[in-house]
Amino acid sequence: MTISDSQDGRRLTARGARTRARIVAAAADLMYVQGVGGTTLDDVLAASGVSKSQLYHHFEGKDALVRAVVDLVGERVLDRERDALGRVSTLRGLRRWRDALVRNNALRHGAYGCALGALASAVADQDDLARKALANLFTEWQELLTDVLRRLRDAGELPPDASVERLATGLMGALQGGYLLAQTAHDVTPMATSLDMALAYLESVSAG
Amino acid sequence: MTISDSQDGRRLTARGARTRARIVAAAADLMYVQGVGGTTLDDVLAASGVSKSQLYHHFEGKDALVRAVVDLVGERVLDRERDALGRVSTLRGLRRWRDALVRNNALRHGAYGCALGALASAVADQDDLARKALANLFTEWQELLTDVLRRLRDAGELPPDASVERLATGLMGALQGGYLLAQTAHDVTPMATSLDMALAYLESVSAG
DNA sequence: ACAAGAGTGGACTATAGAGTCCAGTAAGAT
DNA sequence: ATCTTACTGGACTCTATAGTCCACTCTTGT
Repeated sequence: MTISDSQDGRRLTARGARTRARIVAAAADLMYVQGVGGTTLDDVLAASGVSKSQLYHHFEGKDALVRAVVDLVGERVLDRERDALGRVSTLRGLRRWRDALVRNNALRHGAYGCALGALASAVADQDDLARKALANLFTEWQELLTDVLRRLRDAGELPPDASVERLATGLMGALQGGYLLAQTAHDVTPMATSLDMALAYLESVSAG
Repeated sequence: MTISDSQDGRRLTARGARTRARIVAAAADLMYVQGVGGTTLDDVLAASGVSKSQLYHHFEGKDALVRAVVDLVGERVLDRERDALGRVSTLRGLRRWRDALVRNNALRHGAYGCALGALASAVADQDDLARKALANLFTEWQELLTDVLRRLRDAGELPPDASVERLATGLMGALQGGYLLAQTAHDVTPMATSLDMALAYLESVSAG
């Protein structure tokens, strides 16, 4: 049985797929800590224990690798968020979601920020393909929030005329802005405060 | 407190100061569009019409130049914001501030994001000195917002027990997150929506 | 006026890092 | 069984870019 490569028409063996995955995973981890520009291909090779020809066998160049990293990180984040948000249908559940994100970010004192947000800021204006992929990932993430808010609305925790899409955008904005401020301050507080204000607004809408 | 080398004991003639300023201004403009990593020293030399020895006469290296860029961009943004926020004392004034930022960002369809936020994301985890400078700049910016909110509170547009510092953090978070989402989507809408939600919260606090 | 040091020009070096090549091995198709 | 192609290893090239050097010219203080 052959696994077809999603990129081009080439075949992809199980071994090849494993190598490719190791490369992307190593690149993603390095780029989260060192940044995209601060991570060299040699860094990636050393971390993944793979040779140069293997990297160039699987990717056209650094840009293609970065795009694969965007895909992987997007998948990781969305998996995590689907898990965290998939069954949330109360304001209390949303507050627990906030707590988990804040607690997790506090482990690093805010450093490195949001895996997706950092990538977005690094590549948005340099690689249009990657930018579009990231825009889609943000949209998907936001839709998870929209779904939660819709459930809140259906349960009467939000008024029937609440614009769940706009509220989800506001929530995502507060989250991303909070990540950035925390990353700059090396202190998770502004992220917590920023999210709290967004959640407080939901409460005020719910009460009104 | 500045992180530039303008006060390292060496004298600085008027001519030298002009050259130095030209270098930093060119670097700031290039880095806003191409990113920090995507801008080479040769780019900066070409854009400023200056020779390599001049650059190295005024800066120890690229890191020092980036720190000077942080200072300059910070000054520009804070000057603009002092001007925009200095006399605002009503919610309506704050909404006009929002309109101006959104209108300005719409000119580029969100591209490049916030000059300060983009620098922060690029530099925060690579250069601790620059990170601290950026953290201070964000704090100053936020204080301008705190002052506005304090005036709103004094005028009765916010309740006496409103936590103006926390509200300012939320406002700044919404702004920065909005910038990032707009930059990724190449569409100013999420920035407008994000800010609108923060302002709507202020209104709800004011009404409550 | 003139010494000292700030400022300038641009050729030069060093090297990190992207990207190439080719010889060889594993693995799926028939 | 063997043919084809995916896959691997690592030495190699090439170039972009950071950083050096030195000879020269302004500016300023005394």
